[in-house]
Amino acid sequence: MLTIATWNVNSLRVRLAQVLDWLATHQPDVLALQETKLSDPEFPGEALAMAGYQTAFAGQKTYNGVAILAREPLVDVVTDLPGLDDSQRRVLGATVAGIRILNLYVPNGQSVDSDKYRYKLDWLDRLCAFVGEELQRHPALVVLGDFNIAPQDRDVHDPVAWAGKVLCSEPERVAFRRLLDAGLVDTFRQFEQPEHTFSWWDYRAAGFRRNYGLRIDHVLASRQLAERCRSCQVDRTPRKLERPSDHAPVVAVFD
DNA sequence: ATGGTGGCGCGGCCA
Repeated sequence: MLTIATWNVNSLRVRLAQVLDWLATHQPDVLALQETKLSDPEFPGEALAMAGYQTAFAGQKTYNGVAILAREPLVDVVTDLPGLDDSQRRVLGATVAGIRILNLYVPNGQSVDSDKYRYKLDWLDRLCAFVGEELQRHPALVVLGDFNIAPQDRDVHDPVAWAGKVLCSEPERVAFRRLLDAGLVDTFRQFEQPEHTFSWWDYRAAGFRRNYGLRIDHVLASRQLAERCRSCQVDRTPRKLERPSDHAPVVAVFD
């Protein structure tokens, strides 16, 4: 069995104790983190090594930042989308135990009339091309992270209020479907799930208490690997803690 | 209610 998880921690500095607790409880083989918000020299590699995890990271001060924690060595690490000269640290690829892991912090986009939205759509175009290449090279591929896209209306607490807005707009959903068409499977949707399952709840307006959330964090797997997937679930537990991230972990288990 | 909260870092940006 192989457990692979993703969690946008919204500052690894603030959430390190929660991450260590979560690792001890769930003992995943791989945990992909987003929004670490730490420069590389600040990365808590020693604390994670003490917990039994090797790490690869692409850090950035204040914004963005991604990391992969793994029980086995991480090799062939990449930190960028090919051809995209971008100082924002949003991509981290590595091979662990023969499985290619691509950890993503997809741009948020801010609003559909924003320059950041255009950047997001361009970024997703380049991602799709890269995923196609990675699938050629790695039949066992996991693409996971904070996609900042709710793929369908059932992934949205109030689809009418969110219709056409960033995270839910049709161009973003088309980009997500293109990833699936390229050969990836949304492992969450391979299984019966509770209705109104989300992975992110706004800090404002008591979003979590009212379950006003979106499912924007995903674990996608190549078809070969998806056949080995036995479950994919959102773990809401850390979202209930004092001073939580606004995201919950998503955990997939493979044979 | 065109806001609300949280992280970073100390004013304003980003989510």
